[in-house]
Amino acid sequence: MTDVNFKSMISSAAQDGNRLMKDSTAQSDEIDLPYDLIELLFFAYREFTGDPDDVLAEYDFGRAHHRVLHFVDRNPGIMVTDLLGILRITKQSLGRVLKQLVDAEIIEQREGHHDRRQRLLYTTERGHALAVDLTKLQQKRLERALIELPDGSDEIIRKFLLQMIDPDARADILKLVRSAYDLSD
Amino acid sequence: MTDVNFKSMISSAAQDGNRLMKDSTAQSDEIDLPYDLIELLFFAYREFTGDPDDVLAEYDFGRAHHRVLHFVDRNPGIMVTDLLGILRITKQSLGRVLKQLVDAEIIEQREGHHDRRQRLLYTTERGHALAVDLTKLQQKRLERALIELPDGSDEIIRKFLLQMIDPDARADILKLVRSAYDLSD
DNA sequence: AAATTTACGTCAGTCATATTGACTTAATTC
DNA sequence: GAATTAAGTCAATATGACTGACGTAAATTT
Repeated sequence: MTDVNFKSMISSAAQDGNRLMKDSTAQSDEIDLPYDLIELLFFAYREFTGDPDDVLAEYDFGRAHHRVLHFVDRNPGIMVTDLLGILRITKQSLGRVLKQLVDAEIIEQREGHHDRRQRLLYTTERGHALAVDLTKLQQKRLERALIELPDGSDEIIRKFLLQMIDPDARADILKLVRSAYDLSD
Repeated sequence: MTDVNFKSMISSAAQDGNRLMKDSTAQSDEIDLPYDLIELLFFAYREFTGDPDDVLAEYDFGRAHHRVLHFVDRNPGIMVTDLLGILRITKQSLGRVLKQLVDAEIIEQREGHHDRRQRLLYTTERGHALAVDLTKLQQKRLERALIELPDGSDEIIRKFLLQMIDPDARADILKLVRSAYDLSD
């Protein structure tokens, strides 16, 4: 399952660095780059999204379906336009994925009460159950990662993640996430 | 640049939740799900990878090119096989991207000293400069996120990310990341 | 020395997810 | 009544991934 397979990693990677250097100071500005954090983020995020992928494959769904399912389940009655804004994809990209989810009776479309142009999106009972299942998988991984850390670490991580987001997007994302925790500085 | 555009988010998302509930306890198991962390991870990671994407677009490169460039730059002399293992993609997927990077004189292939079957990978001077540029973009975002947090937060985040990775993959990834910090528990 | 394995590349075909730009329909708002 | 908005659709395209098979050269094993 966790096919790591770095094999001859160490032996192969000649750590001497054969790269040509024009002057001897060329290295000075790279010494403090946060390579470890960058790479850990890459690997951690890949594992994090990998759990749901295995379940989704049984439905012939991919990551795109997960994202749509997640945000519809979390925002019942969301407009197509707003979903596009959150996911930052085009109508066409969403269209195909959404159609498959509707066909599979995972997501349901209802006409807007006040505005009949709208097709408000809801998860069906099945869809909600699937969304919860996938979230629980991610919960397990998060809890396993947090359990070893000192108290309050989850707060630090929330603030870190929030501050990784561009300041002008934070307010919107906070509204969306509507955390039960205090993220205000 | 940061085209957020959640617009009528709140007004559209009727927070009442019209989903049908068979029994009144159906909600009880979902109450503690870490939706906030899950969504913050999604948005933070998207912003994190978004910075380099803008620069790479000027070269007609995508995220796949970035990943290859990054790990080659960090592991000069790496074998194709090992790179495949890290990225978890197929030879064919790597092939196209790698060819473009070699054609653009970003990456260089050299025959192995001891094993002439190998095509060891190195960044060129240009390639290394690009890799450093992209890393500095990510550094800026990371520093901006960390600066507001209490001392030692970076340690917590490193441990968190490491523990998000499956236990049996951690050793290999640690070797690869070869952090200057103490991640051992 | 011969057989096997490994490293790498390539061919052909496919799939998933995304893009752009134009256009239509229906409904709402100005 | 005109303009705008919400949603869907058409056609064409791009990127990044896949499978499975095959070939070649070099190294290793027997």
